[in-house]
Amino acid sequence: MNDGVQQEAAGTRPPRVTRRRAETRQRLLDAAMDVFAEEGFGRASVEDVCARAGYTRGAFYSNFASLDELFLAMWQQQTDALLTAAAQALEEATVQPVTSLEDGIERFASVVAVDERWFRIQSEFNAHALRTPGLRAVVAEREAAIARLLLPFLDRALAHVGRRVVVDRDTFAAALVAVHDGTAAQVLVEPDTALALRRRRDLFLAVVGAYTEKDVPHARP
Amino acid sequence: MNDGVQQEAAGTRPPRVTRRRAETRQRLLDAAMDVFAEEGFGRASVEDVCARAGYTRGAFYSNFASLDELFLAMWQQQTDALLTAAAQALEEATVQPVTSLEDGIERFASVVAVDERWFRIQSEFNAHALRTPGLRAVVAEREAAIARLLLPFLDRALAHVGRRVVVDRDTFAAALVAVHDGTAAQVLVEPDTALALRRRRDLFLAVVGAYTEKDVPHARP
DNA sequence: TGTACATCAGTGAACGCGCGTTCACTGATGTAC
DNA sequence: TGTACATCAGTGAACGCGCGTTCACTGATGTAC
Repeated sequence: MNDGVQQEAAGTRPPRVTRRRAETRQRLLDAAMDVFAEEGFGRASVEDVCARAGYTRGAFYSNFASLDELFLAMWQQQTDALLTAAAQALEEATVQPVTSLEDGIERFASVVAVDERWFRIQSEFNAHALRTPGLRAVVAEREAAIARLLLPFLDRALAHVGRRVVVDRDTFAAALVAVHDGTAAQVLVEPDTALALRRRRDLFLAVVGAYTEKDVPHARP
Repeated sequence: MNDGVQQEAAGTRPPRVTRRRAETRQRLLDAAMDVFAEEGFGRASVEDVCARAGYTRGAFYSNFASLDELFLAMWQQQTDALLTAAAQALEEATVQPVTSLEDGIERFASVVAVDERWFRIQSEFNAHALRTPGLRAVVAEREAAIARLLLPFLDRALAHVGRRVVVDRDTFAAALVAVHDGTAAQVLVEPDTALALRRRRDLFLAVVGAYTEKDVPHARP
């Protein structure tokens, strides 16, 4: 691994040749996503990833120290992308105001849809993170980032339907994440997907119902 | 693999030498549990499992066709054991009647506690099952078995506190399983475990609250 | 803009290890009398 | 209960492949003038 940390004491000269390198790195990351989803993290090999990306193994070692490092980099990039996409989708979904609680849940559930490939990767990454001390914190921080993303949207949507959260806001966000995670597994495993999706929506509705209440306008004496 | 299918056309003679074989098989299964939890499914090797169990690799091939087969057998045995243990624990937990909804949830949550090792294995097995067509059905059936186990207990506990389920019973069971799965991840990942456990309990409470109602005694004219 | 040069990124061959898989063999276990 | 025999379960050596890892080299890419 030669990662261009060779600047002079005086001026900070940027490392050379960045374009090709960035492209190679990105192709390896993309290939990793595919291979990890198909084979599982533990069964993916350096050779698999390189073959998929169209490189020889040397290219891998020129860019990453280990599969673990690649796995983490891929996961971070993907979660970043997913969070950004989700934020944008939520934005678009609320251009026109939510008309009812049911309507809001419907839009919410469709934005945080269940993707099988990503679910598999996420499951394995979680297991991997629990096994690897330093990674727990990374996952926890990501969880927090999801909450930060969710809350403003929820506030706005709830305001539109005249409700407000009656529990700690982070608790509320955590509950929604838990419902998402827990029902995602069912949606993918259950033979009757439609049923599982309905139950998922209902559970979201129940939890939002339980954790919010009708907003009573201020009484003006 | 020689699995004693060599009975005569006339009488069904039981296969010989079962004791040693059963013991070896069991030790391999136990070792598999340890190794899979520590290394992850994809990274466990035949050699790892055999070394842990105290056998040479030949013993493995005499008992199993592949690591996949061993993984599945181990998972099935463990889930069976866990279900049995849970059933018994629920039984004991309800020897004295539940006094309140909170009390019931408290006992329920402590019985279906979160075990990190098992959570890791379960996560990977889920991912593996989604990748392997035949296994989806196995997981789905297991999910159903959990529901079957839960429902009688829930009925009894709810009756004690004067409540009854107002949604489809399977939907109710599925919701509890989803909450369990979803919050388990948080309990393990979250730095503040106590907080996560409290949130988990609260979410159980909220869902049970939302999916049941006070049982109005029959009006007698 | 063009050319000469310096440095970097990825190649591909080579090495060797770990381990999956097989199999002849031997000690263990059951059966028959 | 004891003994002779048949069969089985696990041993351990052997083979070979896949692949992780290294590294001298070359074509690609940027820099200086």
